[in-house]
Parts: sequence; C-alpha cells; structure tokens
Amino acid sequence: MPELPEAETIVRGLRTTIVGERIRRVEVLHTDILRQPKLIFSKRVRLRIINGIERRGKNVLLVLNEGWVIKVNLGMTGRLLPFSRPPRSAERPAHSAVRLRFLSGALLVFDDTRRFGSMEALTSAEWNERSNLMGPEPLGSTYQVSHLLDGLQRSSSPIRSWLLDQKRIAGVGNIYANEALYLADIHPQRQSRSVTKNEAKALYRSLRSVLRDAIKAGGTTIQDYRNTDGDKGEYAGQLSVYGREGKPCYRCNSGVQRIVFSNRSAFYCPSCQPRRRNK
DNA sequence: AGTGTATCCTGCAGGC
DNA sequence: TGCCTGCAGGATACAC
Repeated sequence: MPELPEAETIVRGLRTTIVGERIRRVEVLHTDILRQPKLIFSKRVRLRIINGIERRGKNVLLVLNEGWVIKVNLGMTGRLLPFSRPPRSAERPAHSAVRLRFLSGALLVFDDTRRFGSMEALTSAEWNERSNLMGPEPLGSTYQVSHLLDGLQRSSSPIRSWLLDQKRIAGVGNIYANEALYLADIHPQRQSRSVTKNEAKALYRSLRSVLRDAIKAGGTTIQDYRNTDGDKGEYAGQLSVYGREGKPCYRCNSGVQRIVFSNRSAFYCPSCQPRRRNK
C-alpha cells in the first residue's frame, strides 16, 4: 500500500532515528518476508552500520557500510518501526516479521500484517542492477514532461496501468495514479499513446503536485499505513476521487465512478474524464 | 506486448 | 451475534 509519499515519509522518520546504529542481531519471525535464505541475509548485514536511508520508488533502502544495502519493499501493510529499547509485550507490533537489534539496545521492527512486503540484503552492485530496471523518479530534478510524453507514446496499455508499472515510472501506486489522472482530466483507461502533448503536460504537473502534497501531509492512511512513529498520514482528507465512488465530483457534481480493470479499482469522474476525448 | 486471472496473506466492513 | 462476501496502498507468474 505505501506508495512513494508513504515510503518518503518513512525514510525521513528513519533518518532521525536509526542512522549510525550497528546491527547486532537479526531475528526473522516470518521467513517468507526474506527474498533470500535467512542465514545469507543475516550474514550479509550482521555487525554492519546503518550509514544512511534512501528511497527508490516505493522501496526503502537501509544503506550499510562496506557497500551493503537492505532493500525493503513495504507491500500493502508493511511498517518500519524503530524503538529506542525493546518494547513491552503490550507495545510489541502484532505482526512483526523481522527485527534488527542494534548494539545500542535500540531496534528496528519490520511489521507486516499481510506479509506481501519483502526484505533483501544486496551488494551495491546488485542494487544498482535492480534500480536500473526501474523507471525514473517522478519527483527527481531531472524528470521532464518530455520523459513522460515519450514513455506514453510508446505504449498501448491503459494509462492507469502505465502509471502503476514500476519499470516505466517509479513509486506511483493506485491512489496517486487515480488522483493525478483526475486532476489532469484523463480517463484511467485511455490508451497511453492517445494522450496529447498538452495532456501529458497536465499529467506531469498533477502527478508531481499530488505526490508532493501527499508527502507534506505525511502520506495517505486508508486503513493500515503508519509512519515510523505509528501515526497515520493525513492526505486521505485531500483525495479527490480515490475511494469516493458515488460521491459528487468536486468540480462538476457528477457521481464518481468505480470500475475494475487489471484487477484493481479505478475511480474517476465520467464527465471531467471522458473515455474518449471530445474533438 | 498487453491483459485478465490468480496468488501470496490478514482483517475489516457491510449485508443478511 | 455469526456467517458470508467483497474489498484493500503491491508484485509477480501464468496462459492467451
């Protein structure tokens, strides 16, 4: 569930807490979270120092010394919860999957109700290979309208699917894809290559503003998302269409519609976002 | 190449 | 109260 703004909020929270910690011990409570054998993972990270925290798309990266990286994908319900000391049983996260215990006595818990998330220890070379397979960062300083337009023109898939494809653009998930398309007046099922230059420009702007505003609000909590303090994100109050099926469009009062394609709900205003462009 | 479907899992809300 | 269904922010594999 966490998309780019939620991952960014978590990264910022971790930067103020666990940077500088040395990993003393790894506890794996749910092996299915790890993308590699437990012993490999723990051998790769044990006794290493967390030098920094980065984000790439929806992934949180714990950058260790000696060229190692822990890649964390939060899936739908993943949380990264730092504790300055081991929590009492009442405060212990209910679905802890992996615990990194630090030399200082502090610890980081990866908690994940549905266990769709993952953790993997990689060399920086391995990580770079993965990162190179991913699309550009939509909030990156080098990202231009032309990149978006070029990408869209080469694809016949529905534009919502294009936006969700991490190989094409990194970090966009179902909430912000729907919100950005609404603000740009583009129907989620429009063929990507049918999007005009002006529409691409509008989408570029709406995508960046939605993502930036959501970061300012600390992300969107529908049900499960929590930041590193265990708090909810406040962007849900600013959503225009996501989850608003049947409710009036804020611009024209038409009822917001929900359709399902590629196994995921899409929300849009049938009047502001026509299936086929008029003219 | 793209799409629909299924899968991994748990929990919640709504209908009856 | 309980049971059932559908739904959920993601990623991936499969058949077509």
